[in-house]
Amino acid sequence: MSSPDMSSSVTFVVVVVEDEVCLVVDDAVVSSSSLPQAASTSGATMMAATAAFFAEIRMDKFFSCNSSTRTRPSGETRVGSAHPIKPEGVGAVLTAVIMLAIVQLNRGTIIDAALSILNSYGLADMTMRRVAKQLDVAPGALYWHFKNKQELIGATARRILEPLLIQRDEEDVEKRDAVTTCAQLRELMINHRDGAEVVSAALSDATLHDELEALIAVTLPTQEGVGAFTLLHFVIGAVLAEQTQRQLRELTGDDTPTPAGEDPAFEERFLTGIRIIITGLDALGRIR
Amino acid sequence: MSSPDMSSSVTFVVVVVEDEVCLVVDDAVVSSSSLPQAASTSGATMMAATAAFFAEIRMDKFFSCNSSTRTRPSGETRVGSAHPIKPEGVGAVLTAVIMLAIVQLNRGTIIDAALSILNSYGLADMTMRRVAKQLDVAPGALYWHFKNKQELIGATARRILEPLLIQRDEEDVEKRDAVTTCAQLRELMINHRDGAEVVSAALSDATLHDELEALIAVTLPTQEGVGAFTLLHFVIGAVLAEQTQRQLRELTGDDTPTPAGEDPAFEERFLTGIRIIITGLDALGRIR
DNA sequence: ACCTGAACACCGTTCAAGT
DNA sequence: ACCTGAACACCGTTCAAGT
Repeated sequence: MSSPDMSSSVTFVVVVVEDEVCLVVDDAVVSSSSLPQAASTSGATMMAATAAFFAEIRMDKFFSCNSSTRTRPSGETRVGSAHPIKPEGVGAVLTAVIMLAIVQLNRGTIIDAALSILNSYGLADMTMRRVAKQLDVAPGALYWHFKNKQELIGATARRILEPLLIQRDEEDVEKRDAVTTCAQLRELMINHRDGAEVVSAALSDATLHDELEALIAVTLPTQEGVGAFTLLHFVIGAVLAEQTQRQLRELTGDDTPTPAGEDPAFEERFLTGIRIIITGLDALGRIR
Repeated sequence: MSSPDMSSSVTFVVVVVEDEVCLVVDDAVVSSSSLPQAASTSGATMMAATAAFFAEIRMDKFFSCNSSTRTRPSGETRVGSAHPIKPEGVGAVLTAVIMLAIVQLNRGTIIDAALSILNSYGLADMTMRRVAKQLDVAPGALYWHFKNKQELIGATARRILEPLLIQRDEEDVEKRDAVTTCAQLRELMINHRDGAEVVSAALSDATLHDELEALIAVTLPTQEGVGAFTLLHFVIGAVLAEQTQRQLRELTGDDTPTPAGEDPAFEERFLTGIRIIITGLDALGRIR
């Protein structure tokens, strides 16, 4: 996979500075500093696109250069003292080029970006404009892939809950119990900053709501929906409260006796609540 | 209460056009079309202010005029063919003047305005700027009375839940039960558009959260907090779901068999959930 | 088909300056 | 003490125009 012989077509220069990579086409910077985003794209689509792309690359157009040619905010990025890529660097450069030039915007990458902003800055900062900026595209570009922000939030919630949602198609129904399902639901939301808020906001999508309810319903002895409904809304409400309270503590710099973050009181309260509901469900089920 | 004899000081013209009232001072329109808002101010403070105000009014400066002098968007409101107020109109005009000139901005009137926008247009439209506009003040004025929007939302939630919250200071503790308390909590939120969303957003205020939890806790046999926590978060989650689903139905113009709005399925599901939790709480309480 | 540029109609918040 | 005017740094969404 080193320096293939190909026909001309695309001509560009790759600027490699420290761990940052820019692609320059016709003297215009196409993309920069969005590497972490592009890197999280699914490998399957990337491999498919790679083949088609390689047919058009002219390797002798690649140059690396020193940090004096780093892109300036002003915009005039010119490659100064560029020199040909050393043979051992070709692999890395090709990877970078593929990431920058091939991976076009799609729902997956947008959700990736949204999720990374969510975890770094919270839901309030998960705006369409900031997601677009992270992907180095115009805000309007997102609206080709998502009808509106609500739809992006919904997709983000699905991504967060994915490990749980795919269980719908798995075999081992019947041997799942409500406590672990609810605990997993909590775990998935807690994994992300403002996770419960995102899921709560996405719950206006009746499909997601019913999917989650059904997932809980199969764990209950009687398939009645009210039990699942009760559990679901307690879980989300409880985690919502847990996360806002945790954030408040961090903000006020509360030096509680348990500064290690994983205050077990929340989990215990949560599990007790779940058990209360299941016990009640059980008791009422026997009466009828 | 007709044409009192007073010393000069304030000079203005009241323009009465149909059911709209404007107050003109030094040829500048002070206020218009914000009457419904001012009208909802508490009568007590208004009466107190009235006495002080009347000492400064010169009745012979009041004029009414026809619709040709209605305020234009352009701004140049001049009183054209004005004629003195007829004796039988003095009462109404005085009331209008008091409403427009006396009642200065305060937390109560701001909450009134916020609540009226909430019910008419929903939480998304309950912006600081729109609340200010409804009160005919600059957006910045609100920040004298509230630290930020979050605080206004909190105050609005308290107003919504007021009938429940004041029960804290009442005698008949012990003879309240959890079901009616939770049912009342639901009722209060349902009374307002997006009521549950407002309360949910305000719940990050730990004081309100604990107040509500305590209110439910006293209705439970064992004063354990987990039961109240479980009930509280189920109630809010359930009503949240109920209201978003109701709004979705209205939006899609769903011609369900029960178009009269009061679909009893929601209430029943809600009550069943409450009973499940209480039963479970009861069963677990006995074991220990 | 997919994206940019630029606009539209908004936001929450701050703060000097007025009264 | 209480409010205005005007600014600041943003929003979500749309849409002609480009490729």
